[in-house]
Amino acid sequence: MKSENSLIEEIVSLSKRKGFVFQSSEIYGGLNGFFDYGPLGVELRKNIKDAWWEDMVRRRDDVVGLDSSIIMNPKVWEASGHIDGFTDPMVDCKESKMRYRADQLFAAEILVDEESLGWVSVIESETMEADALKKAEMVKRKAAKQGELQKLSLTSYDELNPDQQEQVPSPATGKPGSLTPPREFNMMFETHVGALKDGSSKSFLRPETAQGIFANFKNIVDTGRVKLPFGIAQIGKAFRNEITPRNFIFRSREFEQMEIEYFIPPGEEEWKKFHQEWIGVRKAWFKGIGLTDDHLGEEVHPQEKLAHYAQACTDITFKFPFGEHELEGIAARGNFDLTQHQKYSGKSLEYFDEGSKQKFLPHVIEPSLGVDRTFLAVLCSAYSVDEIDGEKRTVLRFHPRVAPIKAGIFPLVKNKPALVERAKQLYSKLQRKWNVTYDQGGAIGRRYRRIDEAGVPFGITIDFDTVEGDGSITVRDRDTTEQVRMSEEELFAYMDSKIST
RNA sequence: GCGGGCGUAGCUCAGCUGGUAGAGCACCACCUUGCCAAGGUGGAUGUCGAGGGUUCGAAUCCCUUCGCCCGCUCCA
Repeated sequence: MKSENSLIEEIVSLSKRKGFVFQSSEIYGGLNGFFDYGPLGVELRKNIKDAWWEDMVRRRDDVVGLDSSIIMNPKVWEASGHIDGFTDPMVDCKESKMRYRADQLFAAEILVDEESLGWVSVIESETMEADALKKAEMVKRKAAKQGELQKLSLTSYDELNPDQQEQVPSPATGKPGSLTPPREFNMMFETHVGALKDGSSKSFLRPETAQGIFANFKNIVDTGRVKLPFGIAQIGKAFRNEITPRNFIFRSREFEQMEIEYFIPPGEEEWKKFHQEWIGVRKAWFKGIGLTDDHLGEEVHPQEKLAHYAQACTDITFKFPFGEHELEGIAARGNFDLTQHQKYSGKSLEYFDEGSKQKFLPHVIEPSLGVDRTFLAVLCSAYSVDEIDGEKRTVLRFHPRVAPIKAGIFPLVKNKPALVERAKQLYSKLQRKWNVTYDQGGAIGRRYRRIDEAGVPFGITIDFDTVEGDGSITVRDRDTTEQVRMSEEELFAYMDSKIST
C-alpha cells in the first residue's frame, strides 16, 4: 500500500515538475478540486481528445459531432432529473461523527401494546428487517415489558417528520438526540444569467454534457442527414460540486467529458447487441492509445444498483495506483432522456423510421468518459523507472500518438556550427508537421534523459556522419534507447507511421 | 462535514527547547564535451501556504483560514 501511495505521489510530483498539471490558482493557495494543465499537459490532453474525435467521429460514418453550451435553460435539468435527483440528503451523528445518507437510514417506532418504547434505527441492507427486530426485542427486554411487540414499520429517515427524527437513535451510539436533520447537497453549481440575481435568473453549470445532446436531438435529426442507428458525440467541460474531490485529477469539480449518445431502435435484442458492440469498441480504443491490458478491467453494474433509467451499465475500469476505478461508463439508457425532454418541452422528439414507416422515440447507448481520468490513466500507464548502465531513469512511455512532444532534435555537440545549423534546419522542418523540441544544452546523454522524462518517443541527433558523411541522421528510441541511422526522407515516413497508427 | 498527518527554493527535504534560512538535484550563462544524467567557473531563486496574536525579536509558540495526503462520509 505504501509503495502504491508513493507511486501516485511520484506521478503528481513529476506532473508538476515537467509542466503537466498544476493546482489551480496555486499562488493564492489553490482551490480544492480544480486543476490547470501546463505546456506538456495541454498537449497530452489535446492529443487524447483528438484521438477520440478522430476515431469516434471522423472515421465513423454513423457519428456526428456537437458542441453545446455549458449553461442551458434550467428546464433541461428539471427534465433530466438532476434538480431533484442530484441531491443526497445527509445526516450527521454529532456524537460518533459518522455520516449517513438519509435515504439509506431506516427507523421504526417500537410499540408494545400501543405503548411506545422509543425508536430503532438501521442502515439499509438485505438483513435490516431482522436487525431492527433484534434491536427492538433488546429494548423490550431491557424495559422489562410484557406484551406483544408490534410489527415494525421501517421508514427512511428523510420521510419522517422532525419530531420523529429527534427520537431516532444514532446507529453508532444507539442513543437518540445526536442526529442532525437531513441536509441537502445538490452537486450542481448555481449561477445567475443576466444582471438580476433573483429566482427567475437562476441557472446551472451542466453536470454532464449528455443533456446538451438530447436537447439537440431534434435539430440534428432535422439537419444532419442521419439515419438510425447513429450517434452524436460531444467533448466539453462539466461541473460537479463534489463533497470530497480526491485522488489528484481523478475526481475534480471541473472536468471534461467525451460522450456519445448512440441512438438505436427500441427492443431488447437491439440494445443488448449495441451495448456489447460499444464495450468492445471502447476497450480497443483505450488499448490503441497505449493503456495496457493488465491495467484495464470491466465492471458490470448489478441490476439493483442501476440508476432508475438504465437497463444496464458496464464500466471500463483502470487500475490506478490508488485502486481500480471507472474510466468510462457504457450505459443502456433506454429512451428515458428523450421521453423526459419531450414531456417537459412539449415538442415531439419522435423519429420517423423510413423502413418500418413507424414513429418512435429511439433508445440510446451512452459511452461516456472523462478526459482527465483518461489523462491520468495514460500518465500512470506510461510512468516507469528503469535502469541504464546502473543509473536510474524515469521515463514516460507514451504511445507516440498521444505523446505531447513527438521528437527532440539535437546537435551532438553545440560547439561545432555545422552540426548546430543542420540540427536547427531539421527542427524547423519537423516543426511544421509535429510538436517537436530543440535542445543543445549539456551532454547528449543528459538531453536524452530530459526527453525521456517528458515522454518524447524519438531523439534525433545530428552527428559528424550527418554533415561530413552520407547525410544520415540517428534516431533514438525512447523505450529501448537503441539508435538507427536513416535518411531525412525515411525519418518523416518512420515518424508518420509510428504516430498515426 | 468529522478525525489524523502535513505545507520551508522548480523538485525532494533539513532547520522548529524563539535570535529574520540551508543541502542535494534541477535551472541560466560561459568554458569543456565525438552518443546515454561527465567536469569547471560564475549566477538567479524563498515576506518559510495566507492572515492575525504573544514577544525586544516568530519558519519555530498560540488562534483563524486556505490547500495537500490518509481514514470515515460522498462520488451521474
